[in-house]
Amino acid sequence: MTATTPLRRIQDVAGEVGLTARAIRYYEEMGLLTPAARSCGSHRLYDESDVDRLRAIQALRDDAGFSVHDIARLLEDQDHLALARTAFASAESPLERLRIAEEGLARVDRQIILLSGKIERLQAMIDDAAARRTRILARVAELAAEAASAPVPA
Amino acid sequence: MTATTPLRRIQDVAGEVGLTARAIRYYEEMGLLTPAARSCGSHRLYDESDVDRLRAIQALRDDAGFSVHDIARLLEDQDHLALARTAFASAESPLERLRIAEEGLARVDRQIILLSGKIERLQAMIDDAAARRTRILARVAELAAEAASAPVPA
DNA sequence: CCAGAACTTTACGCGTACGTCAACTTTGTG
DNA sequence: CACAAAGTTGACGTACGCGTAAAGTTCTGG
Repeated sequence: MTATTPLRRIQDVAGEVGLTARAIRYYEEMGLLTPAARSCGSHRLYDESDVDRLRAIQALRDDAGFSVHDIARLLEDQDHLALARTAFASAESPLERLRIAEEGLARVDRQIILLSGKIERLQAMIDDAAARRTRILARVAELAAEAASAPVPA
Repeated sequence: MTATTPLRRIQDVAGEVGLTARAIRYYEEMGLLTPAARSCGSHRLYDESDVDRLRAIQALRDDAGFSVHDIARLLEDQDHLALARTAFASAESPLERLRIAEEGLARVDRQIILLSGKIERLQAMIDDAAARRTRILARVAELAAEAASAPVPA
């Protein structure tokens, strides 16, 4: 049943994802992920879900500018969601299932709110820049017209 | 003509903006801003434009997650724009004025592109989360209906 | 089976972004 | 004027996010 994904070694996934082996080990050290397995002789082995997780970490770091600590918090929510799915599947009462689902919902909402806030503030910065752009553009048009009527004052 | 804004001292503006005096001095050291004036005895004095600039720095740092170095680059563009306005006003030929305006336009565009890229990637992350949210929401609705048909298995 | 490439842990190093004294000067108030 | 509060310039300390070298282990091809 476990779709036996090919297990890959650290340099391999590091190269593909665009991180260094050191960074990946550091993220593990900080509790951001645990490799799917270890070889007999303790080499880290990663599956596709690990690769996905590393990409997520990278996006949160580079695109959202979150600290490793913040990322740990966000991923903790993710993990809780996954655990919730398991608990959900084996929950006895429908009320318990409802409670688990609602908790998951709250967690996702928290993530969305966090990211939305960032976007809003970034958008405000863009709006400022766009306003400046408009003013400059108007002047450029004005000057272009002026230059057209009196081409070269030679 | 210079709307003699009241000059304030470092702790004052630090408190209002929500930065520490140390951070403000550090930003100055890194070339992000220069206080409007110094008192006879070399105390830093800030005007309202300085406060605005500090808020901008804070936003770029906290919301956009830019490094101080990146912020320096962005503000350098801003400053160049301001200088361009002056140069523009005192430019002789209309061609020169056009050139200055177009350069300013290019700089603003660079800023917008930079910020837009960040937003796009953040939006992608939100979309992911929203998709998860939708799936969970469907389950919650399903369970609520189930709970309604068989309220309490007492 | 054996070289050499890849991996492991351990540990110190480094750039960034400040925090925190220390020693001294400036400023506002009684 | 005197004195405390606030500011100034060093200079060192610190947390984060890895880079990098060292020393030993494991894996892979011939």
